[in-house]
Amino acid sequence: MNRVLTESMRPEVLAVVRDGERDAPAPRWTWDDTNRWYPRLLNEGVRVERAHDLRLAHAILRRSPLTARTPFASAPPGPWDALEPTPAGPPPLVPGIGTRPDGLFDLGEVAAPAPDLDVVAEATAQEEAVAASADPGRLRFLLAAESAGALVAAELHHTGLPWRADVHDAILTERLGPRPPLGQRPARLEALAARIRELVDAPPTLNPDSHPALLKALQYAGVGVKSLSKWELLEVDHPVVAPLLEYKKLSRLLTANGWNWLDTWVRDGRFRAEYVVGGVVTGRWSSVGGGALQLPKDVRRAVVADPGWTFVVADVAQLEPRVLAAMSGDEAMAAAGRGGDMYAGIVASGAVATRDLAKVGMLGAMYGGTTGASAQVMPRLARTFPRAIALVEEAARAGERGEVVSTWLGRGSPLPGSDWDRVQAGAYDADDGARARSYTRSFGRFTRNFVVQGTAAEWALAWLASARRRLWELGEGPLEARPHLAFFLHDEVVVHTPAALAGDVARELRDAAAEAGRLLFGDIPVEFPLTVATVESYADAK
DNA sequence: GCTTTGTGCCAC
DNA sequence: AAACGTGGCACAAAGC
Repeated sequence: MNRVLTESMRPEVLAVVRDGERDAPAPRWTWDDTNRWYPRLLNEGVRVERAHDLRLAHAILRRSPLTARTPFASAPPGPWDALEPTPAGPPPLVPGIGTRPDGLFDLGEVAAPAPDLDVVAEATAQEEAVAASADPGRLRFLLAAESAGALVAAELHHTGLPWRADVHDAILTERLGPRPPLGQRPARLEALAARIRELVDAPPTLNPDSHPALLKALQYAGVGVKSLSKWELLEVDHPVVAPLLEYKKLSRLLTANGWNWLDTWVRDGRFRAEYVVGGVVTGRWSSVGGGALQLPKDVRRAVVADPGWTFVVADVAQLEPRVLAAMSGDEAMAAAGRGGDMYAGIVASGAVATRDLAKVGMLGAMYGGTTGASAQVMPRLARTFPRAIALVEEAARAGERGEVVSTWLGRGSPLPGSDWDRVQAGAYDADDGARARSYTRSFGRFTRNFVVQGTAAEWALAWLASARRRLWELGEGPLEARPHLAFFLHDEVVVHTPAALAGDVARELRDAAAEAGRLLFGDIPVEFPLTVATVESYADAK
């Protein structure tokens, strides 16, 4: 059922895969890196059902506690450990120049071959490592989910997120003024800069983007702040605060998602994000270029469905606490989650008085909060939800001992950095001792969060994989003609679909969420309810 | 001159 | 002036 694609098969890969996908069940294509094969297949209209990404699987198997006692894990580093992720597409065109930074993609190929990789041997070694592991079932599931994620990421890049450049430009013009010539501030920003200088009695040469200069000017004017951060400015009463905060807000919009961003990242009505599957240590995705995972709420108005199409936007309500309830088998917390709003359920359980307290308390439990309201309600949460709180506390203690922790499916946390031993060993005097303790606690907060964030990422992979399969079945023809995933954000998806199918899409996304919960945790009473909205623009989803 | 670091803010 | 986890990105300043 596994079919390995080697470099020598590259010339006929289109025909091979197209043909193989007619089998039932379809083969699981095993390749060195999804992005070295799949983008080209997608461009030719070939979609694959299943894959095994050797690079991603290798990274997991090398570090999983489940494989710790296998030769695979103890082998010295080899070429598979040195692999970098391959981008799904070419780098963006440089605006105004129209050429690419280098010639890597000139031949229409996806990436240069990596000749020293023996994919057949690696596939065999990985299968042996899984078979010899402490829990082959979990690892097989994790590797399949990770690889399905790689397929989704390549497809997301292929289809792209619908993006109306004209709407985006209108947003920018409305808030900043018309697009200025290169090197000039937009009118609205320039006016705010002048107003700021006036209010702090600064010369026209003061650049509000220069932190030291601006901070000094503020201090001369008697604005007692030690930094320029928003939270601190909000605490002082001075006429310059309002225009300064407005300047910062608009400046952020201009530099992060202004006309330059639009020129660089939007082509032919689509924003094509470059996702990095497993790019975060916890297993979350990261992205590179375009800030795909930080699209500000106020530019989402430019994300508009094609004519006759619509978006179905779905996100999981309180994913991480639900995952914690499931993995710890905490019945009381599971009960608090029934009915849709887990934080309301926590209030109903009597543990805390308000929804806000429930929220900051749970976030503090998962992040390691030690101050304020979140720390105050911890004892009550621990009494009401003993198993859930015990799980994160144990993960924190393990981290403080410098140990590895694991997600539900077996993704291992990294060991502390090389400075761990140095810091611990150097703890001679009081200062060094305090530094060592601070470092230790910090690593405990990391492992505490790792188990929850990482397992939530596994749930999300399972959800994506199921949704991908279900959406495909809803339509006909090539991927972009069917309902398809258009955007993914940790616990949220945007599906682009013919409007008539929106109801079917919503149902399938809910069913996929239930399926993900069952596949990960079995028949336990933890629900994963979705908030679903059918909208013409992404901005209207929430 | 180029690269690295610090700051601050966006997302979850 | 951070607290309390994971990231990316842009700009200015500092470092080489």
